[in-house]
Amino acid sequence: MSTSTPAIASAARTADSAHPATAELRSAVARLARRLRAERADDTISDGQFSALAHLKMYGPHSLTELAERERVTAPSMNRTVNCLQEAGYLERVNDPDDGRRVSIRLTAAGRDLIDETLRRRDAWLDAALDELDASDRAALAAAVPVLQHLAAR
Amino acid sequence: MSTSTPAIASAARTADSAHPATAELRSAVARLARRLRAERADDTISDGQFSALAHLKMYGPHSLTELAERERVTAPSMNRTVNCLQEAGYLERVNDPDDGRRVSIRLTAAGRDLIDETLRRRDAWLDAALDELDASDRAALAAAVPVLQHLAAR
DNA sequence: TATTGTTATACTCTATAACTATA
DNA sequence: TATAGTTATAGAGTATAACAATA
Repeated sequence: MSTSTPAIASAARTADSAHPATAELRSAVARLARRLRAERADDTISDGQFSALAHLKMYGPHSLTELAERERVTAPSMNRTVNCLQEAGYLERVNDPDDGRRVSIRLTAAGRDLIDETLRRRDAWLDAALDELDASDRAALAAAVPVLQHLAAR
Repeated sequence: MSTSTPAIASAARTADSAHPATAELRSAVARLARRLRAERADDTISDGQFSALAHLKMYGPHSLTELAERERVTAPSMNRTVNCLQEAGYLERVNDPDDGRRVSIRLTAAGRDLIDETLRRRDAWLDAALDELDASDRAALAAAVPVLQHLAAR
């Protein structure tokens, strides 16, 4: 590369953290998440498209407006995303029998498979990394998982 | 510990993990990273722009081509990103005295401040979350930080 | 000739505004 | 009138191809 890079940890550290490892935790989580996101089953769909499919997989069918709100995008934007995914065969629209304005957006089998395969690849990458840790490091990580889940739910 | 979320955890779980908490770790890291990314000092700059600035902050000045490679975008794309950030006053181009083709792209004081303030906000959010943990949860997290750093560097 | 930076052009994803159908 | 979905249109961000200046 260009210049040498001695002070990574100190550069990543901000001044006024009350807890000693805050900046290190923040930085490690960001980099690990980025690395995991790179593992995917279909390179032709975007992050936003994958995220919408994953949401449907986890929380079941949604109306367009609901799905847009959950993914924090506008309804027209989600409408386009849904069109693309429907054309690709990953989800379908079903008319709501009780309310003629609403549609139910739900995964197809192919959509479910896509999510499963992508998560499987991410887990495979992470599993391989865990394999190379020694037992005490794995234990430390296992003990921290519930805490990380709690932080993520905040 | 916290409120567990059984339906989510099981839905996020894939079939063939060798280590028991792989899927939970992957999911928690993804959600926590996403939450942290939402904390930023300037809503008018994009993720990619922020990432380029953060890279310059951590690793020092780069040529355009180098910066493009590090951020995994093309040179024309990075050129546009750099134009925007230069116009906003966050970085500057300096001609390389030894090679007339090259430019050195480096942060301005405003660019450095922007990164510092954004990381400070993310750390503040994380610190507040850590404050609400009990001592044993904090200890578990602290023990896992070096392991997470190791995984992130892989 | 090869490399660095840049411009030209096009495609994707996002947004706001406006329209249609239904409640 | 209000709400759900959609269409029209425009603004970022990305890409590939082509060009200028320098090595």
